[in-house]
Amino acid sequence: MQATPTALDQQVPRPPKELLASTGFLLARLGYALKARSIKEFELAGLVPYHYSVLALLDEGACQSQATIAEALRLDRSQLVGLLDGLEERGLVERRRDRNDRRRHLVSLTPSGRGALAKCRAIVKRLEGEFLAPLDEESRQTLHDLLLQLARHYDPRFGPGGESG
Amino acid sequence: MQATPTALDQQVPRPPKELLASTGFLLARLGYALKARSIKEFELAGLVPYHYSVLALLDEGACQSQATIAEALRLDRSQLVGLLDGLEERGLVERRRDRNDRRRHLVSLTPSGRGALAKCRAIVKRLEGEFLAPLDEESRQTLHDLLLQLARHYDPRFGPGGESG
DNA sequence: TATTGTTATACTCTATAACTATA
DNA sequence: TATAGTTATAGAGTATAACAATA
Repeated sequence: MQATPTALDQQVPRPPKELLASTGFLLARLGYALKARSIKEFELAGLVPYHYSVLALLDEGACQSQATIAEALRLDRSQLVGLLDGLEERGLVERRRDRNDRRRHLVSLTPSGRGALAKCRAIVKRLEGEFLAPLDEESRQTLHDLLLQLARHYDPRFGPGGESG
Repeated sequence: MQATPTALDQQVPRPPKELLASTGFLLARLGYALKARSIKEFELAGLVPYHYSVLALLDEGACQSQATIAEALRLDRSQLVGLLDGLEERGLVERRRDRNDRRRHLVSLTPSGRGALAKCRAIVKRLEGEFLAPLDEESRQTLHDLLLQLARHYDPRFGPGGESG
């Protein structure tokens, strides 16, 4: 016999069972928990999760304008400014005027930026490994596929376009 | 032939593919999107999602103290005060002094509160149906099971204790 | 001294609008 | 006039601490 369930039941106040039946509640709750962990982990590297998003985006296609970056990440232009300031102060990205349109900044990764991106990937990999530890490999893959289906439905830009060609 | 993938690829800035490979990113993003929708839906009823949580909890075991409610929902005591104020103003819950310990408030559902709870359930059901529409019934069940496994791992109070007895 | 409910405070995130310089 | 980047401001959400009443 293990510790009786009723012991837990009476010692600590439990959340409504009703909420556990809601996929949406679980999704929102787990998503929030994971986001909180991510913020804490990235903080140790002097960054925030959005910094990683910016670095990853620049790595896939360099020299983008700030407006393009913001749109890709669904951020407001004004929010991106502070993120880029932080990255630029650490020498991870460069901002240069676009000679063809002097209103624009062309943002690009520096060598240090690529190094930082590698660190970010390591952080994310470890974090995700820890978070998904309760699931076996097959379950993780299934979960990923299901979430990807949903994500693609709500943001077509997540779709497979480009992979086929 | 459908619209070419390259058209979307070049017209709109796309998020980093790298992030799509991250289950955690998808989870956090979908969770946030769903939470935002929930807030908007509940707002039409003059409530917030936490109000539903409180009502559901009271329905499962009435006359709890505020500290107990807060702990069950993982809220800070001070945060619960405002939530209960809102519910009390609308006549959905009652606060009474505990005669055995006059520091405590015993909170209970009113008949109107039960009616409001029914409305909340309808809201959640519709919202979840819409959100999970891209998935068939079997996929929804699978997703729910996987999320529940994770949730139980991170909060043992979500475990099956009590269902066996 | 510790606990319950309450109030006050601060800090993050986010959304919006206004400002500049360029076009 | 419209756009790109920037700055300033306000709002919601949350976390922390201080407070009065009671134990």
